[in-house]
Amino acid sequence: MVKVSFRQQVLKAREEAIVSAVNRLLADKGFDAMTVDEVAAEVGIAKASLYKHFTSKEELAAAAMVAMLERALAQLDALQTNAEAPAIQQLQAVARWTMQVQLAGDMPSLPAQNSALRTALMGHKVYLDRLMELSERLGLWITAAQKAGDLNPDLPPELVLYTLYARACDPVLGLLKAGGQYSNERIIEMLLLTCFRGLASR
Amino acid sequence: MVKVSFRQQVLKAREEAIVSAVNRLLADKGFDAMTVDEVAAEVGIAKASLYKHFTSKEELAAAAMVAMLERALAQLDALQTNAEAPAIQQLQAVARWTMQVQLAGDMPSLPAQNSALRTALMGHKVYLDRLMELSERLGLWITAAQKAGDLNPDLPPELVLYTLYARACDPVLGLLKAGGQYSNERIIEMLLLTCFRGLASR
DNA sequence: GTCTATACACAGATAGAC
DNA sequence: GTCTATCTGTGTATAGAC
Repeated sequence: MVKVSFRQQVLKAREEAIVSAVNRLLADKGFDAMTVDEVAAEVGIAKASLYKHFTSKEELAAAAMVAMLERALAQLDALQTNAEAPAIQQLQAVARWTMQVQLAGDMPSLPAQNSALRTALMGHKVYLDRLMELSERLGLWITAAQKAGDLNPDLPPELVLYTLYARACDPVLGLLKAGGQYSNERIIEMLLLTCFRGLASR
Repeated sequence: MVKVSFRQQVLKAREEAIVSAVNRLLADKGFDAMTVDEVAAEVGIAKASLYKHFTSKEELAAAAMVAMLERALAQLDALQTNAEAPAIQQLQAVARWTMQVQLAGDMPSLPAQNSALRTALMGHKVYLDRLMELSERLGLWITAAQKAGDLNPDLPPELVLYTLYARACDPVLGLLKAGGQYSNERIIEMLLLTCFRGLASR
């Protein structure tokens, strides 16, 4: 009994190592450019062994996306500990966290267009569950912030939701960072400002 | 003489057909998923013939990107005919046009991450020239709008420029369109609003 | 310059021994 | 479950005849 449990722990640790490698590679080069050989090399096991844990390249990517969504949900939990904070502030904190992850090079990115991965994810129950839960929890804050008059109430909540999600792949972050003129913190503060307040003067 | 000129016209027409097909495919599935076989099939010629006109897949994509940049420059020309319009209005018109092109499915998209294509473009003189010209002309309007007090003068002009460029690949457009609840015009007006005025209430 | 046919490389996935 | 070795498909690019 104990031995089996230990074995399973080892397996779980290995799978976490795999998912972590996939996450790095997805963030670095994206799904298409990532090869299963690279993943195996980075984990330090043979490619055939990978396929004992995950049945396809798409499954690998889905596992990384699920892990990312679960990190986001954990982040929401952390924010919710001070429940008296206004919803708008929570939403800004989420956007800030998302951009931090992206600037740190830890945000796995999907191909923008339709692809094999997209269709695979649309049939991936766990992925859809996590995405739904995240969307619903953010949706509560969005409508609350609109009711409080902090978010423009004329905007459809989905638009706000999508705009927050889009912070995870905003190319402006990388372009500003490549310019080398501003610190990561400064970049994020500026983009938070343009996201919520826009480019125009007040 | 006349004959040669005619021949060249035919060639040019064929190359335009190629570039147009590449543009469609790049907009539809992106660089990685696009295959040279598809391009050849869409144009209706053999793949080997394609390689007489363009020496590589990257060259094909570069030609499409150059054509897109030139359409953008032509758009600037058109806007500049009423030179007395305030700069902020011109910039909004540019953002609107960009989003219209994307929603219409005519905007070729590059891979977000570094790739063979990215490095090829960074060494492609014509592409860089067009990109530079576009950036400089937009830069004039940006600083003018800041001076006029219509754009937040605290924002670095590059940030504004990048944010405008990012409208060409904003995933929010496609997500809202997929929702099916709003017309293209409505989507664009809403995103123009959030781009310049932000998500927050005024 | 257009075609058919093919070379070449690489990546996803599997066979089969241990 | 891990490995080495291999199969298979596919995509870029080219050879060579016309």
